[in-house]
Amino acid sequence: MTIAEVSKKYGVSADTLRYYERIGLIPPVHRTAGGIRDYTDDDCNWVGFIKCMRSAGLTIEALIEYVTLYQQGDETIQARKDLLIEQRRLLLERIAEMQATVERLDGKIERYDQWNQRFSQQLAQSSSKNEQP
Amino acid sequence: MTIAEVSKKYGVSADTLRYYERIGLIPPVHRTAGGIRDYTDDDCNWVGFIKCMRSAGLTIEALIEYVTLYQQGDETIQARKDLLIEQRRLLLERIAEMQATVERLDGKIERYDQWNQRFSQQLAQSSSKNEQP
DNA sequence: ATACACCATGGAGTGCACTCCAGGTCAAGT
DNA sequence: ACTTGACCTGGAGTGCACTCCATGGTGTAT
Repeated sequence: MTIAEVSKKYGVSADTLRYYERIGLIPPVHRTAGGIRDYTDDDCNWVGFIKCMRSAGLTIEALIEYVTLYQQGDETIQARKDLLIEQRRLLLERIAEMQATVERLDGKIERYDQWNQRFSQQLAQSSSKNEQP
Repeated sequence: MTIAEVSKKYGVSADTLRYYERIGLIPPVHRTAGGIRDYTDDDCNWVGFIKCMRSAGLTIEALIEYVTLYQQGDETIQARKDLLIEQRRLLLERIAEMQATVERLDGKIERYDQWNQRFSQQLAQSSSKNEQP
């Protein structure tokens, strides 16, 4: 597959694909004799994997380390697994934090609801200032 | 409260607090006669709220709009509520995406486990290449 | 009253993660 | 062989979200 095809398939610009390869966020891509990138299925899977992990918020740093370990061969399998486990833990931590934020928003939204109720009851009577942040 | 105290309390640098105020991410903070910031409880609550929302990933853009609406008074209550509901929805969407990524990581980690099992069974026999991304 | 730590502002600087560009190479169609 | 469009590289440029800095004002303790 050409870089344009991979770009389209994964919704990642060709520039970004080259950039990812340059910084080691994906392993070197297979090339034609002329030096043009010719993504194999494995290369594509790396792109998909990295895209998924990046959009979930894994740091570039951690992913580069994973790729680096991968390229060092079978001796690093335990290290790679440990890395993934740690990143999974961080991800769950962030999910929990975001869940807490959802609940905070729920509380705020509910207070707006209550205000609306009071407002419709008091329509055309006195007006009370709404002071919630 | 002085800016230094607020900075310490919320773990946000004084520069960032001033920056947030400047771009309208928090409403203007109360000042002393001499022009020095003197955060009220309300000002502090804004800082806490914005910090929480930012670290959950809400965009600065959306939060500025929320603050802008807030400053326009009671007429914007419905709009503010709608904004929060929409942001809540986006947050849940991202949580779901991250949850899917956790599951993808689980699958990968499990495959590393299986490889380790095979490896310890085959110890000192043949070596098989590990090809998972 | 003066020293000195803290605070103010406007503007410049930083690091990240791309994104764009110039100048040149490659390859598919005619 | 030639045109044309996609691709190559190295390097410069961009936008965001801060972060730092120079210069000058504030306010409290001695």
